[in-house]
This record gives sequence, C-alpha cells and structure tokens, in this order.
Amino acid sequence: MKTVTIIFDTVEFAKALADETRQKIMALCCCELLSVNDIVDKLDVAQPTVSHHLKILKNAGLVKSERRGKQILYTLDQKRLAQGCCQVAEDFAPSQSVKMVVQIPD
Amino acid sequence: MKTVTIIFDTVEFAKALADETRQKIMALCCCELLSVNDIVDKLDVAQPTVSHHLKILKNAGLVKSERRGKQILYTLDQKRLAQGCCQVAEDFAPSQSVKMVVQIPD
DNA sequence: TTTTCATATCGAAGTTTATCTATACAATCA
DNA sequence: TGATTGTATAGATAAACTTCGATATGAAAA
Repeated sequence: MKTVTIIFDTVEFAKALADETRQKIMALCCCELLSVNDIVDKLDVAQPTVSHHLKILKNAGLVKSERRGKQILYTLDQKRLAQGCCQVAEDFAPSQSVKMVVQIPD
Repeated sequence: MKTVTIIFDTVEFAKALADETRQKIMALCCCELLSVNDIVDKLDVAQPTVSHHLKILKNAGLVKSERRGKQILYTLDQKRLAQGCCQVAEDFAPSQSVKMVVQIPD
C-alpha cells in the first residue's frame, strides 16, 4: 500500500479555520465556484474584508482560485481540508483512527 | 446502526487549536496525565500562561482534568479531538468522507 | 485609449489574544 | 494552626487580528 504523507503546518491550518467569517466563506464556496462579489453579497461584510479572508485561506492552501474575465473565482479545496483534519487527528489523537475513507478520484 | 451526532462549535474548536503553545501542550498531554508544572517544565512559558491555555482547551472540551492531592492532572481528550476533526471535515468537505474508522471501546 | 467593473492592497481604528508579574486560593505538611 | 506547595485569577502590556474606507491594480468594454 502506497502512503503519501502531506506536510501540513497544523498551526496555520487551525488559524485559517479559526474565524467565523472565514468559516462562513468556506461553507459558501465549499461546493461551487464563487466570485469575491458573490461572497460579499451573501455575507454582511465589506469587499476588502472578504478579499483579506480569502488571502488567508489561500495561503493555508484551503481555497483555489482562477480568473474568469474580470472576476476571480474561488472554491474550497475539500481534499486539502480533509487532509488537514486527518493530520490534526493523527498528530494529537493517535489512539483514534481518523481516515479519509472514500476518496472519489477526479 | 445507531448514529450519535456530537454538536460542536467548530469556530471555538478551531480557535482552541489555533495557537502554537496550545498545540505543544496538546502534544505533551496527548497520551498521559500531566500536572500543570509538568507542562511548565517542558515548555518555555510561565505557569500562568500554561493555566490560561489549559482553561481554553478545557472550555473547548479538548482536555479533561482531575485533582490528585495538590496537583491537577490534565490529559487530552483524544476522542473529542477526533470528533471535532471529523465534524469540520463533514461540515466543509462533504465530498471527502472522513471517519473515525476504528474506535477502541473503553 | 478611456472608462468601467472586479479585486487587491493600504492604512487606521477597535478588538482580541498571549504573555508576564503579582497575588489569591486550595490542599497538604509540620 | 501556620508554612509550603501547586494552581488559578487579576491586571497590565504588547502583539496580532478583524474590519473598514480609500485607493491602486488589472482586465474587459466602449
């Protein structure tokens, strides 16, 4: 069985998650591509605030982005998020086996 | 199959994890009972700082404590930590199935 | 090219957080 | 009881973070 270990900075990972607005953004762009303004429209915060949070999520590797015309579309990297969760569990709860059970290939 | 859903405040959970000193404390008392001074001795921070972080971890449900004489022993609640990780993955990465595969009963 | 639209960056204000020293509290020991 | 030991709390300070308005940047449209 081949095992690939992903190196994660668990502090940066946790910090990226540790904000209510960021969690709302993550929930919004969890399963779809959204522009910055799409997110602004659905939250009660200003556009620079959303950009700021997206940057933090991006630096932590939790969102991917692509330009489409004038817009930049963001989406949550679910796989990476799940990997981060698994690593935290592995690092701190080794007696509890937490795994990504089913991973549907692209 | 009986399923028990644990209600977790994922923001509080992530905030509890989002500090380097707290992650060090978690790693230390992950698999054993340690007194506050045990932890102080192994880290380069003052005793009140350790108490402060233990309180945050306790409020998040991530550590359990018990008094033994003058000391108070702390240990990480691995199960709860693993549950928190699973819930974050479930909430934000529903396409990735993250489960506690094996859970050894007490 | 100029204008418009979408996003990023800057700088400031207010809040939260981490850390320390000093001190209070709680349990044991003499 | 009084002293000692271990932990928690209080208060202060500095750093980090969130948020905003203003503005810069970059791409597309006129």
